[in-house]
Amino acid sequence: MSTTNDDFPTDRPAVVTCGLPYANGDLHIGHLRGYIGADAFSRALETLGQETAYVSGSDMHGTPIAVNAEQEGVDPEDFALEWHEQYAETFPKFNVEFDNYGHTHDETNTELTREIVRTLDEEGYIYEKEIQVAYDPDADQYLPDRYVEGTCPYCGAKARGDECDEGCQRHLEPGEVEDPKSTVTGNPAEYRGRTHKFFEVSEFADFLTEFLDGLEGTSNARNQPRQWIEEGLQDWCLTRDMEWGIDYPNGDNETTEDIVLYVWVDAPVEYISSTKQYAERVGTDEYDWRRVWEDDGEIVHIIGRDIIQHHTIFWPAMLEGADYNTPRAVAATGFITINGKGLSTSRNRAIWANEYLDEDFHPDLLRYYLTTTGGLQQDVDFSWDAFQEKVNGELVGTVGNFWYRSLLFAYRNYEGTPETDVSEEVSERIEGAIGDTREAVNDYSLRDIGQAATQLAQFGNEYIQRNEPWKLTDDDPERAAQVIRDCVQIAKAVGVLLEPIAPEKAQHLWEQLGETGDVADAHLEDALEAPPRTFDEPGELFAKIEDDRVDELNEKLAERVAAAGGDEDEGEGEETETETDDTTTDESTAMADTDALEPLLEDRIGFEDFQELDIRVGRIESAEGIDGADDLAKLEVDIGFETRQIVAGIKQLHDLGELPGEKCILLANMEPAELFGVESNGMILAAGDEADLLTTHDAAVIGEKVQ
RNA sequence: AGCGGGAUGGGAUAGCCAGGAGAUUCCGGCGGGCUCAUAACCCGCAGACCGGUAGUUCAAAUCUACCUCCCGCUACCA
Repeated sequence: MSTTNDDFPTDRPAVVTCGLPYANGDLHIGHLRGYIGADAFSRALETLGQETAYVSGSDMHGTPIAVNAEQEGVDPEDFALEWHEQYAETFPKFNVEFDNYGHTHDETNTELTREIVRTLDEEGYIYEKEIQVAYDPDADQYLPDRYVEGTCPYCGAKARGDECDEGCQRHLEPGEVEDPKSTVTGNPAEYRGRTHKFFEVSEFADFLTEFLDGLEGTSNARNQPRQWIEEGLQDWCLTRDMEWGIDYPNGDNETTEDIVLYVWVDAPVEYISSTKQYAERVGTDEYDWRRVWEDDGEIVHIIGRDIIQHHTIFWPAMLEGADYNTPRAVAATGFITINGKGLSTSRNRAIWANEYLDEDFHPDLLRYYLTTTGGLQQDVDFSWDAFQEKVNGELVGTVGNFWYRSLLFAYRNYEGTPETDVSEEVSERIEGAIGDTREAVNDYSLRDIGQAATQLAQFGNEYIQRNEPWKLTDDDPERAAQVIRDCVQIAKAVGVLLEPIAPEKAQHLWEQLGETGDVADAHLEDALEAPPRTFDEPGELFAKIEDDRVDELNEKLAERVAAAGGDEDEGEGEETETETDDTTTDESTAMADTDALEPLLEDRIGFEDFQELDIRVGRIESAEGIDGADDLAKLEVDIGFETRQIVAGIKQLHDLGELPGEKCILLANMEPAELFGVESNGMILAAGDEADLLTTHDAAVIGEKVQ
């Protein structure tokens, strides 16, 4: 370990994986970024001449699937399989071609997972411990992971049973979450003692530190786990009280019936299982999966940044403990935003995989966009406008145009590739691009892989323009042939170099050049090999995206988000800055010492600004506390036109039973918000920390405007 | 308030890990050229004291410390 790795290509077999798709819902552009990225990277490795397998599989276990299946009243296996099949059908449509795509519930993975756990057990890395497990007395069942919600013991945020997903992002061990509540019945859960299996991750701290020192990929995948190690590693509970999953192996062939392995135990093992399935299909002479996983192969994981911990702590520790090879690289991608805002499936602010396909855009366009916009670990914004700009500018204008003009010129004047050698200037330039590509792969930079190709095409445009062969065909036919010969070579080179990113388009070019076979099988050197002497009339490979098309797409998206109750207003929220200048004070009624009061704002607002506030008189119809919140109460408030549900932070400050019937003053055009899962549609006005409710003293009518 | 990511010409981005030439590329603006090509392509011009302050150094966009601001997820909503 920790010695410097040889550059790709090496003489060892490599495996590239993407994070396992969780068989629980539709795929969107955020998922696609990972699968396409890993696909492109594995293709690029092959172009370098590296022997590579690209494998993955659906992640079938875990509580979310169990919970969702239960809600739909179907078997978890059927539920997950249905998604699994849908995924398997979707990937090829994006030219994501796995050498093997399995799933975690299949025989191979079940066996291999048990075997690895058995080994860890034999090696003494697993021990038993009784822990407190949340239990729902009403439903008479234990509540692993997401069957339970509560409070994070570290940061106090609301957390799921397995992870502080909204707060500090920490992985939570069973029994850690405080104030547990059952997600099955909503009732408070109680903790009961149960015996579970633990993996001694803490024993691997030194190993992991060294492992991280030698780990390639993105920096976030190295730095984040270092902090966790410094803070002290906790042992990892491997088992759960539930039925859906892989039974814990006991002894030789026995399994323990009432506990299963935690989903994150068997999920990464699928990387190995899937590789194994691939090797068994093509023959282990063809691809030596044991060498990869048990000896010295190159393992590259491309994942989302939300699962760094699993891939840089638990997984390498498992591999090391069971005497397997550990990853060479973990590359963690950033997230995708849509029009500058966070992708949100619940708000339907997302570009869905099927939606993209229904719009009939070529998959390679999206591949190009997702891999070359921003660095791998950067968050990348998607908008149809940017998509159009990128496609029209770079793919149509630069690459497509160069391909077409070169081949067309060559076809018309020479019926193919002119018979002469490539000039030195051009072959050197192509070699430069080859070098850039090699470097980009070794930097795990997909963007640079794409850029090497695009920039070569740009050079091609420049070259043909500078030499003006259309002027030379009559005056200096030899020179003209030379220039076109060069251009055809550049075109071919661009195809070879762009194949990882845009495989299908590159293949079309390949065929236009009269090449046989697949461009996917071409290696870097082939960029310098002459294309066939003759080829047919070429066609345009990329089409422009028109403006009205983009308008249409933007509208569709906006409508959809609005329909899902989104917030496309935001307008001009003129946040008045709370100047802490002590603009002196108030002469108000009460006895408060002014130091304790919030200073008056200096900025004045106009009457128009005030008019934007729709303040109304309302009457509280009902009030009840919100479970789990100290202060929040859910109110139903009659405002004349309608009754609004409003969340207010007054639970402890008022006797909720006395509120119904009370008049109150509220801001009616407050942007809706969600608190503790409860929608709040307006804001009750109250004074100070004691939430002294504002009201009217005379006969104001419900719904009347305050001005 | 917590966690994460940022701040580079009008917009978007690279360079930062391994400090040193005129700070990259794309879009947009302005001017010119070409006509083989999808009103494409090529050339030129304008435009950035690389968020701020202090430090390390012969040398800082790049390293260190502090600060400010932005974005995402989250948010006990007055």
